[in-house]
Amino acid sequence: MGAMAGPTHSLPEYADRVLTAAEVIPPGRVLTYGDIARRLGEGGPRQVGRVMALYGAAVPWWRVVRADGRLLPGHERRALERYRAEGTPLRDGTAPGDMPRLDLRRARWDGG
DNA sequence: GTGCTGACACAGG
DNA sequence: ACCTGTGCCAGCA
Repeated sequence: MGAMAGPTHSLPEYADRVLTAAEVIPPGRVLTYGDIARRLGEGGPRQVGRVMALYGAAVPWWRVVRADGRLLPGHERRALERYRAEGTPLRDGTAPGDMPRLDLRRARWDGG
């Protein structure tokens, strides 16, 4: 196969799949990085995380979360606003001013 | 080639 | 509940 010219797709196919997986998560629900990696059957949580770090702004990034339910460092405020607006299940901290965490048991999406 | 880093996950203590 | 170490895989200096 000869000269295949320039970039037919700007994003690597894998990144495209990760973004699509994030895109289909319904409001009020979340998937973990590991969940997405498993759904794709390729790569791992860290690879999903890297794609989200690079291109996550284009999709509902707040619906892709860590398995421990902790909010994304540096984006807690923005994420929390979304969760409250979407009714995503949260677990409030014991102390006032304490940052809530996601209640994964209820928030995790079992779609597909 | 080697080694460090990272929007992770899990087991221990 | 917290922190630490280990496994993991890809990118980059």
